[in-house]
Amino acid sequence: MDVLNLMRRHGIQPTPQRLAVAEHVLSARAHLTADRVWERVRRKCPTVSRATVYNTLNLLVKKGLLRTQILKEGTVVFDSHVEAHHHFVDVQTGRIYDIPWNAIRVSGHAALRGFDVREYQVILRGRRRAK
Amino acid sequence: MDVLNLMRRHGIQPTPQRLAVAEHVLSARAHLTADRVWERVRRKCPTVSRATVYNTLNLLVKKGLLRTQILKEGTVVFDSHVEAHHHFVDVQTGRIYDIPWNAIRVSGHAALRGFDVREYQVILRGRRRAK
DNA sequence: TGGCGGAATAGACTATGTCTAAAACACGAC
DNA sequence: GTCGTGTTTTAGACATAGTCTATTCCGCCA
Ligand SMILES: [Mn+2]
Ligand SMILES: [Mn+2]
Ligand SMILES: [Zn+2]
Ligand SMILES: [Zn+2]
Repeated sequence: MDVLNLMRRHGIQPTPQRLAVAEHVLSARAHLTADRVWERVRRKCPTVSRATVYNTLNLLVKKGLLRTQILKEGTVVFDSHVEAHHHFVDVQTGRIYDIPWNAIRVSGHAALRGFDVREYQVILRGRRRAK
Repeated sequence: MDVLNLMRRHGIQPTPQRLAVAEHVLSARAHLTADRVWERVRRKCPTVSRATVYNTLNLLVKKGLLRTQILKEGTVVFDSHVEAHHHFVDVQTGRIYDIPWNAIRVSGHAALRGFDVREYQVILRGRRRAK
């Protein structure tokens, strides 16, 4: 998947900085914080500023290539997996794992009186077991 | 419900500041941020410090009288409702609503291979409808 | 070559939360 | 009552996440 063309098709003017950010965050399987992205991207592109990383991540979210998730205290994480899915948080390590949408079934949310539910997810916490 | 005795029974030395914080947060139906608690408590107890409010809230959490929830970007909220339940977040107003545990049924979480699930909840987002 | 508009940059600024060091307080021993 | 000790409170420093602003930079075209 060509990140450059992906950006163009979503109406994002590609610049070297934006490309570096997008390539890193879109290929990551992890749920990264903005500052963690900045850390990593600076290795390849040492002059990139913090503001540009934040601006690019927010732009990717606005254009639908990325999602934010509120899973940890104090910081948002960026998720390249934009389709609906659930999350498991390891309470010891802080690691976040994706849980496929149909691994878990939720029922009753449509019957809630007075609530217009647009989206939902299950957030599970515990310990990852040794494989 | 006597907050003073509740604190004693949970091994919390009651002080005027702790009592003011506990009485406010435990009787609140809302999901309050620490600084919002500070704002309110200062009206009754103008000399209470920010550090004491944070310390007391964290102590109440440690003693099991209060829970933290990660539902909004950038801040934790304190929930006096400590039993398991779900949450609905109004995306327009930011208001958080409690959803009773058995209003929603979740299945499949026990079958997840490699994950030792200790707790879970459903987080729903959308708009509260006019009653 | 010069001008224009968008993008990038450094750093200021705000907000949330923790930590530290000093002062205040509670309480029992004398 | 005074003292000593441990606990609590306090102000403010500090750390971190995130936004904003003013300036510089850069690509493009007249
Ligand atoms: Mn971050
Ligand atoms: Mn707060
Ligand atoms: Zn995810
Ligand atoms: Zn709640």
